[in-house]
Amino acid sequence: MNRLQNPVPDCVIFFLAKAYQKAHAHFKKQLQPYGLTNIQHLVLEGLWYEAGQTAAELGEFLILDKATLSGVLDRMDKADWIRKVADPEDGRIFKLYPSERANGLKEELIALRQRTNEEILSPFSLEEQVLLKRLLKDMS
Amino acid sequence: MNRLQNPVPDCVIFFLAKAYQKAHAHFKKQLQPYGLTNIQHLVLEGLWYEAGQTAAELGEFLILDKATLSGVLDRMDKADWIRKVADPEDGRIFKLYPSERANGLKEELIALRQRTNEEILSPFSLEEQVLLKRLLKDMS
DNA sequence: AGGTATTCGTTCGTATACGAAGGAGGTTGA
DNA sequence: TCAACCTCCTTCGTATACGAACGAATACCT
Repeated sequence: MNRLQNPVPDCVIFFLAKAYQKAHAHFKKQLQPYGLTNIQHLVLEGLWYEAGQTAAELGEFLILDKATLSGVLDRMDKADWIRKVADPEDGRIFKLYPSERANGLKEELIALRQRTNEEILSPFSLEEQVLLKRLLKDMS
Repeated sequence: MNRLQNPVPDCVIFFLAKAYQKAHAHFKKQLQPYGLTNIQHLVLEGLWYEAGQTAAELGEFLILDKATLSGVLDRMDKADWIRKVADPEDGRIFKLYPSERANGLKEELIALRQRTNEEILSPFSLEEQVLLKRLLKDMS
């Protein structure tokens, strides 16, 4: 089938979308036992990197729309993954912290992400892995 | 700010997600004047590649979930981008065709995709462009 | 032929995405 | 001081995504 060899010929946007789709689905499956979605995991990584960020800061850090983040944080709060602590200084703001439960899984979840990254990169040589990451970084 | 240099350290999944996010947003902006979304454009490309595909075939071709595709096709039908033609042989199936309006914009829209691809790849050398596409293809 | 299994498309529920508008709270400048 | 402006977060509307269940139609198998 010639067809499958040439889907939307030579289109980076398509290749990128499908590579992302596959990596996203793979990680999603790894996270399922924890009841975490990909973005929820990303939020935890962001807060482990620096706790006490505001929603706006976290959104800038992770490059997430504030409207998207609002719902994600709400669900994570309800599911006991994070704490939203009102700032006494500024009534508009709350600061974000991982919950105790999240911190108890920190090492495990970070290791899971590292393992998944390795799995995704496993078809490539070390040189290709470095190159791919650089090219992707340079695109954004 | 050391922070911005090292967001979720060395994570391909993150780099991939952000590169996709950026490319997707860029193309989305290009498509806005036409009232087309990215996936709707992708569906048209699929039908221009081969008209008369069923929803199942198109979903396999473009690697799209049938549940996702169902809604997309419904909106595209209502917006006069495609035609859904019932198959007299098989009552479960309908065949998909670009509308007259879509065909009138075919050359223009394909050129737009090519131009956008070039813009996205413009920061890279020709070698890097080829390599990036190969690596992304190999990931999916 | 007839029951079982498959396939096709839809629908539902949930979770991103994100533009746009809005409300509460802060800041600033005359 | 207070009006204009800005910032932070939420909400709404729309469009992906996709697992799961479903009804209709077809295929298969004995």
